Amino acid sequence: MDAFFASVELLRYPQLKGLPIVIGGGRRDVDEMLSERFAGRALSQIPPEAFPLLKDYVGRGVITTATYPARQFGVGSAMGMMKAAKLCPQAIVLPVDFDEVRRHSRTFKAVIREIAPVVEDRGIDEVYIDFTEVPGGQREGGRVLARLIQKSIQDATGLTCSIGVAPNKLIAKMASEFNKPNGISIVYPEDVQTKIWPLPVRKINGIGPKSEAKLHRLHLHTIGDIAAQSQDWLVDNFGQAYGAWMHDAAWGRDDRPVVTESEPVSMSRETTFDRDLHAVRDRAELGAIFTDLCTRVAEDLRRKGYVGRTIGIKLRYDDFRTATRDQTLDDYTADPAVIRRAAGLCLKRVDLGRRLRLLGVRVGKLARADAIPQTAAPAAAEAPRVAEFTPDLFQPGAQETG
DNA sequence: TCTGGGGTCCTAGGACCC
DNA sequence: TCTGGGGTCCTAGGACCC
Repeated sequence: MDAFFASVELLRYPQLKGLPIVIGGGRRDVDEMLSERFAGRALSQIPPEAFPLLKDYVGRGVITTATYPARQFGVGSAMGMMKAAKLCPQAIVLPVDFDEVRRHSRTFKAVIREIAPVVEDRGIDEVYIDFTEVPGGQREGGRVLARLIQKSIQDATGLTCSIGVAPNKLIAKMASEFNKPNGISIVYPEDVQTKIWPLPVRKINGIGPKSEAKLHRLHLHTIGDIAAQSQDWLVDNFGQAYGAWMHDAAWGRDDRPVVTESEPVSMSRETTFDRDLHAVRDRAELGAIFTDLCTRVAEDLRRKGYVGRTIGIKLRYDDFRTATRDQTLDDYTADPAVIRRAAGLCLKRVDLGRRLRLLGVRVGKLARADAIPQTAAPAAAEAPRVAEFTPDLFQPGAQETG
């Protein structure tokens, strides 16, 4: 989907079309603020000047999505808001409306599945589609089917998407970016040398900032540069698995199937604080946040029907270093009190002397709740008893080691 | 005024077992 | 002057993706 989160906002505020907008960070309710100020007026009638601007933003958020006009200023996904504000102070900032985004996500995926049932979920705004068995899926190299999908999504949601059609997922993903927004691009196997090799290495899905930097140190800048190396040389420099994969990727080889079903591996909740907190000085505040994270991850598990056996914590220090600790229990659980207790023990194994900027709680080794025989069956209707938790951690001595 | 939140997968060492 | 060879599970960290 093209600039998905921002495009969803433009459905509600069409008067902002063509303006630089960034989505992210926000904690305040813009709709509420605006409808108070403009009581009785439709949201689409509120003048653009009334919207909050990036230059007035305060906080630690990053940009989730920027509209194409905002991208002209060098603003993009994952950039800190404060940095973006320097590049484009006049951009409008809107918080993410997750409910609305999820609703449109479900809609566009359902539209696709009606047309081509073999679909792999790749997050909220992206899918892989297998055209192989779809009647007419090969016409004009897939362009006819791609156009049908595009139009059907547009009719159902008012949103545009970009589609890449290729012999495999790796190339299709790259192709999908050739004609953004609202584009279709077909890449045939014989196009790899002309269309793929000139691209920077970072365009390969699986080569991130670290590998890019290492490739640059080795004087490799384009995908063609990688393809020109022997597999042995790549294995020597990047390891057996990654080096061999990189060689295949550079030659456009990828035999991964489109996977239509998958089970979650873990569920987690984490939060970055408005200001860095200290385990001792801010212990009550941290304790409350910690309990809340445990409660929310437990709610997520129950709502989705899962239990887990590995309980873990994550924290990020003021210097941005990250530490994780986890512990595997004998029994599966989705009980907030059990999670809180195990996570509390994990917390005692980590250095709490430094200021923290983030705290997270994770439950892994998941299984479907209905597939696990419940030994000490907790009543199905039992509500999380939050009151029973005491913020007993984050106190002096909690950071003892050894 | 740096740098979100939710995930997956991989690696590597140690424990433990046969 | 020797000290196996696999396999699985657990844990911590890191790369990467949307």
